[in-house]
Amino acid sequence: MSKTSIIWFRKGLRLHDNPALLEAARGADHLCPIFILDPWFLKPDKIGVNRIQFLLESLADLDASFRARGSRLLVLRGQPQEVLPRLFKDWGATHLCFESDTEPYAKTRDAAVRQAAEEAGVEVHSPVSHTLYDPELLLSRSGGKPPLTMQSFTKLVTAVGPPPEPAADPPGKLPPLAPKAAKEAARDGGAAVAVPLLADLGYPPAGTTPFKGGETAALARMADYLSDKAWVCAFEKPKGNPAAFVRPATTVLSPYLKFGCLSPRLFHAKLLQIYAEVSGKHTQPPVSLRGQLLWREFFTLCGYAVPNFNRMEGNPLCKQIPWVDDPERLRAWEESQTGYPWIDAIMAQLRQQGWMHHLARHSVACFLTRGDLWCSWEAGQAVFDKYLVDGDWSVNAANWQWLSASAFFSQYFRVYSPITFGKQYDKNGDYIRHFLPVLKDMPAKYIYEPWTAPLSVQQEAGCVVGEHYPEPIVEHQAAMKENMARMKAAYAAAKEGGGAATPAPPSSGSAAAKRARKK
DNA sequence: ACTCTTGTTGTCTCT
DNA sequence: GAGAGACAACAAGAG
Repeated sequence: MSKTSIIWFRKGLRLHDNPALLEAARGADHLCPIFILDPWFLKPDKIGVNRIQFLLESLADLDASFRARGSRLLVLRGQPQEVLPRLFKDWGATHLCFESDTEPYAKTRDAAVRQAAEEAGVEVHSPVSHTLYDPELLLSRSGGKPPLTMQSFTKLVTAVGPPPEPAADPPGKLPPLAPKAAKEAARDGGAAVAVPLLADLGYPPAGTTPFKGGETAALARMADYLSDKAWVCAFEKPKGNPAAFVRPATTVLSPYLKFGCLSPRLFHAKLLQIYAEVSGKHTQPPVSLRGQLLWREFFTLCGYAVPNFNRMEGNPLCKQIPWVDDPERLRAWEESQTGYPWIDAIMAQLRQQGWMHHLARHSVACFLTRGDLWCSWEAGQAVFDKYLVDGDWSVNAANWQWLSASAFFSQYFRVYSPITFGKQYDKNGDYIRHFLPVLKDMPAKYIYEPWTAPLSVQQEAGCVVGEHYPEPIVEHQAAMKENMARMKAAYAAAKEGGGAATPAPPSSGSAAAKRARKK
């Protein structure tokens, strides 16, 4: 009996540590590597050009790797639930392999695809390789409820034991496409299944991020950062400099992990190797480099186990807080028009590069929500999701809840100052000068608070507040004080109500969701 | 049931 | 310039 496999890429855009690919290729006569451009993910108003560019670069790199092995990647369009059943039939597929994905949209999509495969007599394999651990395993080992602190999460993974070793590399030669697939690929000179251009998808011709997508870039970047073993062992996330932009203070491997250009298990194994090699001490989770992988793991587990994790309502973990919908404030924040240079520079870096340091994200997230503007964290989450090249559904939702003191973190009286926080790291304001050129000639003394500069100084710097750059959108001290009182009231109301949240509507029927809902 | 400790990453003032 | 305490005071998890 002949075996014709489809290896369906979604995340996991790599050849290394790819158990789904290995399973698809094993003993196969034909192997059809595909990626389906799902209109769900291609909305220019919701998902920015930088992340799509990163995706297309990753697909091009993947295609090149397949071509080097006598195959190629076919990029198709449409809803996977509709495209795949056609392929089962047209290509005579016997096997479908794809990496497991625990996000809600993916779960629904994959369940439908799985059912269609079953009806078509196609065997499905869906191994875990996006995370170190299988979230379902972690959840069952923690009694059906996810841990709510990093400490208890770390304890959990320690008890579970080391994650699986990375899978073997694929063979240097892979099975050819199924004949019908090859024929489809050759049609119109191959244009129909080639990696498209941004413009083909309704995007501008090019993005502005300096980060290049793909497995090749991912492995090179990892090698670069891991080559400094002393740096790896001394890594302490909270001590990083959020204003560093020539060489960021962290690895910027997050976009590669998001798309699966880099295997977390490979990265993890390399870290353990370095820790073992280097005599002497190395930092520990949560602050260590390994700890950063565990954060991702922790938040992915929460996203898997907690219903409505990306929303306030119906999210049993999330404190219910009466945020005010204020489109003007939100727009000012998104477009670097708050009048606070530190905040506006960070948001400019976000729009330009699709990445900023973790602490910079803290600053702007706190500012938008409980710190200054009192806008909903969900609105901030959507803006981050639009611009970040590393935008990850679970991690984004978790961090916004953290920073808005809606879940995980509750010391709402600790508020980041939009003036002094950045100053600690960058007294001269080089970061602001770089990302907000309008302020490039403002003296260091005033660059974090340009409205305090004498008019003559503003004129000299070519930046008059109210003319070339906005007045502060709120007075920080007053806004903070008012918001703290609101937080106090919201917390008290939550206690009064006998819990942190309203009951969850039955939106998910999965066993995991049911378990998580149980109090 | 209860207390106590701790929590990746605050700010301001005073010494 | 580093360190300590005030600010006003949360909640999960350990014991």
